[in-house]
Amino acid sequence: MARPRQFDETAVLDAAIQCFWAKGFEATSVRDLADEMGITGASLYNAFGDKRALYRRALDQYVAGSLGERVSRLANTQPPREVIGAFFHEIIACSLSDKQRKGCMLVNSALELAPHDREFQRVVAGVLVEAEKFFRRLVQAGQKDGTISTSQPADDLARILLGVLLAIRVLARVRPERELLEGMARAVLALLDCELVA
Amino acid sequence: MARPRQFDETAVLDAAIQCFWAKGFEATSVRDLADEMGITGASLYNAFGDKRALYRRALDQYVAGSLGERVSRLANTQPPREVIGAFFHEIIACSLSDKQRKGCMLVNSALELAPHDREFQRVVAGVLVEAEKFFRRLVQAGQKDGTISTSQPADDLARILLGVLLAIRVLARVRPERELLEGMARAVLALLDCELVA
DNA sequence: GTCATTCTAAAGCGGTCGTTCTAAAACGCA
DNA sequence: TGCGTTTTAGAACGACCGCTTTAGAATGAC
Repeated sequence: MARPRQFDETAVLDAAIQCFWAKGFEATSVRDLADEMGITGASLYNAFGDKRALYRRALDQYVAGSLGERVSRLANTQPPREVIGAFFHEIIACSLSDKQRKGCMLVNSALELAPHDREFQRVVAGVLVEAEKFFRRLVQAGQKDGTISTSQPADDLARILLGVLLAIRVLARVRPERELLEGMARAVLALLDCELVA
Repeated sequence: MARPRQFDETAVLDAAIQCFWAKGFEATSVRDLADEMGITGASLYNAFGDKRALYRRALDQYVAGSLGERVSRLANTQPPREVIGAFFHEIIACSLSDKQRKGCMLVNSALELAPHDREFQRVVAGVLVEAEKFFRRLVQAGQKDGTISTSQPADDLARILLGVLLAIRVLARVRPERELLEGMARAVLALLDCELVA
């Protein structure tokens, strides 16, 4: 019984993602956002509450569309060891091809917002826990069928896979060098195929 | 032949470091800085130029006092493999003991400033290259005397050591859990003691 | 068609931003 | 002691911040 919304929420959120992703939370003004989203400031506040809540919505949509999409697409399509390799291959490819060097919006949020904001800490930590679980499931499956080394506990292997994932996302923003990123991935993947000597 | 400066430059820069480190560049106002440094805004601009130049000076002093100090203190005091272990032990300890979860100011700069500012990109990348070289020298020395595995090239081992270092600094800001950080360090250190199977 | 409701556009709110200006106080040197 | 310079403190600058208000256009229910 009133005038319906004139814009597509998912589409304008995608525009907000581009702003926040490229410039961060603090450096993005509400006017920047409204311009890029193609709506007015009043519509923005009416639809999303405030700048922080908009960022929250944008981050959710970003995570669902990048990490979430990638995980659900790759899982169960190949043997675990190959899934892990393909995952890192994709991350490196998209990190190197982004000429803006935006990095990963989740990692950016982890450093800019999470340390000062309990809710964002909870959200970001939760996603990172899910990523860690994703790796752990793959490692456990690979260890079970003998395609991944058991010389390290699955927990530790999952942790370092998560770590190298984050490191690639950080390093790509400052030193977007293929050899560097691929060298890191090579080393961590080699760990999956290793045996302890002593 | 004029009035000398009333404050100690190193001391006020330490105060600026605290501000920028805890809140980042954008979220720190010049008034915050002047208050914490105990000088007026005019003195700040007179002595350092502008906000960005002050950040630059603060970052230089931070790097010299943290990474630089640590590298020169640990290098050549123990066998290479032990130096690497001690390095990660220190990083984890100081990451977990910081209740503000400020992380590493260099890593914070890598994400907030470097992607949009050529000079900061150059500076941050340069420090990261030095850290990578530090690791590479240690790995090469260890491989030479047989205390570090040669199943991976020294270049790749140095790269993943750098990566895990960054990852610890990022993760500690969101998930400051000892088991997580130590598990990552354990796994990467195990790689130094590994042999390829296949 | 009427009305209540919710939308859009644009101006405007108080506040804070980075930075500079004004003026007086503090020094080194003659 | 007086001069030239540089420091201070504090007010002030225009610009922009996040956000709200106002006014009017567009809609669905009756």
